[in-house]
Amino acid sequence: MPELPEVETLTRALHCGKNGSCPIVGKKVAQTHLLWKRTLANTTERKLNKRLMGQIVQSIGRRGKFVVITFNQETLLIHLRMSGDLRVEIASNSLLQKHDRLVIDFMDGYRLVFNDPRKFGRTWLTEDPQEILGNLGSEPLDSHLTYAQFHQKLKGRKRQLKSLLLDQSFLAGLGNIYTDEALHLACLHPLTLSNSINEEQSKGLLKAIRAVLKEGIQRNGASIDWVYRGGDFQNHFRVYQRDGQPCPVCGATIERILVGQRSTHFCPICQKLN
DNA sequence: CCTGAAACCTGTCTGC
DNA sequence: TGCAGACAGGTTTCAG
Repeated sequence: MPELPEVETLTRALHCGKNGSCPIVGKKVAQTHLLWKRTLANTTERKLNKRLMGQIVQSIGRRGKFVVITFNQETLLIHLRMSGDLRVEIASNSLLQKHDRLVIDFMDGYRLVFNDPRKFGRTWLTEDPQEILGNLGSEPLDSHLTYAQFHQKLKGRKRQLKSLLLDQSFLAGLGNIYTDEALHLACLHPLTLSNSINEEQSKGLLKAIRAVLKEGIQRNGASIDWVYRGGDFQNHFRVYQRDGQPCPVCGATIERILVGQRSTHFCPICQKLN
């Protein structure tokens, strides 16, 4: 799934029990079960089980695209990559599904299941989350990030905006959808070099990033491809996967190009290259 | 430092 | 119907 709004939607559901799921905060781990070895990035099934058994979920949150599950003395970090998903269910009422990769059973009969068809997803167990999250850039929605700082960060690099915005060490949370949407809203061509934009443009870009992320969260994320996850932001894309269709602003035909091996959608009229 | 290509995976869709 | 090829919300690693 997962860009910032989708991960945010998911963690809110796990935290508050929205969308019919049960909140997992306060639950005590009975045991864990690993079904695809490489899902664990930095430990083994045996060690995971030993370290998590008896631990109680203290909180669940998000940093960039990571789901952060905090236990008494351990933190479990989950990255959904392209196709990962999490669900909570009553173990005795449910069957494991085809692409389930990791299961955490709780004492009260509920379980948290990580499902991931493409097997790109990874989980880390650590006592110091900064060890894994330390390289991430700012949270785009964090008001501590000012327009002036963002402008300086852009000026300090010489990279194509599309690629730079996808770089999680520059800014944490944008993916292919929201980057294309933000660049269109900001009227900036994806190949614009980061050091070439002026103060007004960088301010507009950060505003656009925040606007599309907020809209995505408000719509509970986007559900695309064959995986339906409840959100409906996919019905409001301005350019993403709309190549050949009219730009919602000027009516010109949306184009698709490849930038850094990623499909990139933009309006050739609204988003001129300097 | 920057770009591009390949790798990691399974599933869906399109076109012949 | 079958099959090849393109493509998919991400990240890492390596070459130039």
